[in-house]
Amino acid sequence: MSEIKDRPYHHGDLRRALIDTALAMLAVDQNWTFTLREVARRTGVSHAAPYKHFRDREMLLRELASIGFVRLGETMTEAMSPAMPSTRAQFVAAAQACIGFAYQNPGLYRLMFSSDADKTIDPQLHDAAMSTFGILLGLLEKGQRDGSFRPVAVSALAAASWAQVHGLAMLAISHQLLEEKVGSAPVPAALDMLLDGMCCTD
Amino acid sequence: MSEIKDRPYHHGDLRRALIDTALAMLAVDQNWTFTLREVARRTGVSHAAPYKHFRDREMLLRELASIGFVRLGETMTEAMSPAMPSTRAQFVAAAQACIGFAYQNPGLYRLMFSSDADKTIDPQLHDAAMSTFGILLGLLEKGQRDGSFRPVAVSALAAASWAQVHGLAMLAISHQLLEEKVGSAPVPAALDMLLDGMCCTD
DNA sequence: CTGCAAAAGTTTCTCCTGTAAACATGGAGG
DNA sequence: CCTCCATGTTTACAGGAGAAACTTTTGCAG
Repeated sequence: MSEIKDRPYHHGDLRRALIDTALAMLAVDQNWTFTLREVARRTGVSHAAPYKHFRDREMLLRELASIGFVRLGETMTEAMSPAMPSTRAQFVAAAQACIGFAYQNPGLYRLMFSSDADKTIDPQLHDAAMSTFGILLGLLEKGQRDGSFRPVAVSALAAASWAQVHGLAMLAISHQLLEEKVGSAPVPAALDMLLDGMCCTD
Repeated sequence: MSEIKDRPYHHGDLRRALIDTALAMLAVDQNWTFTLREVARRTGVSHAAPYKHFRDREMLLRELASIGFVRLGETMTEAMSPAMPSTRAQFVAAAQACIGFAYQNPGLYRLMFSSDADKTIDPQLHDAAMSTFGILLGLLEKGQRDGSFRPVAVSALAAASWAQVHGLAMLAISHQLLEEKVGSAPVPAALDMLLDGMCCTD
């Protein structure tokens, strides 16, 4: 009888429930203009309850962004893990995973890189972002060690490839990679072009 | 005596004045969280006056974004105009101009590519963005004609280079191109890497 | 010149939001 | 059993978005 209670006073895990509601709204609306009150309402809780878990609305948004970076990291890691013929192929897989993630979670991805997810305020968010960025960095370093990538400053490779992947993701989200405008497989095409410049075998 | 009137009832060009105030606030705050009422207040006008010129707050934001695209286009065009030894050099100049513009107008640049500047709603904004994008496209086509760039689908070149430039701009704005992280000249380095893949001379 | 319609501003009003403060409740430890 | 504290709720208030109704100019037709 404690199973389907009629809203116990204490929710159990309201923090998580609020995050889930907000993530759902973000996914549906593809923006984060939702109000905190609406999130509370949909979670079936009073409009002030969220403040017991988040100092303000922006703190919730940063939490969502943080989760986004963790999930993106997982997605990229999974995509890279299968046996790959080359580091270059692994790079393409990771990049496509990132772009795919952005395409399937456009609202979340945009939030992650918006000024509402201010990484200078929230160390946890900053760390989550850096950790995900670290996946790319690790791959580039590995590629340099095994002779796949040019022996330039790894940071230069990182800037170029991160910019490229993030840029493609944003274009994809904005539906600016339509076939008639940009060919049938713009992402691999663009990645290959950059890789031709990054790799030793040019 | 009609020169320095004491706030005539009719402002003269309130629309322009509101835009200027909003642009100034955008530049100072580096975000567009300002309220329409605050814009009205600073322009010295009642809080409902803006509605005579903009249907709602978002319409003003789209107007700002539109202006941003026009200015960015001008900046890039100016940067490309001087005599250049090669189309490739011209490309680098235009790209750097774009990134410089973003760095000097971070708030505006972010707004231009945010979901608050929805190009599917506002044809004028869409056109402004497309017109600026067209500068890049023209340059790439010229480069293909003169043999600078590979004879692949121009749209593939466009996707790759637009992604790269926009990605670098976003990284620059987020102060993620710090010298200790990414070398002393990350922008030219990254651009050159992509160009090595885009150009025929590889 | 007069009169008037429309443009451009202002006032007023309603509904909603964020957030603070004070109050209620229920579960865990003494 | 009692009491504390985290977690919820209610109440309250300062603002904002935007609609509606009212006022001032201005441009123009006669």
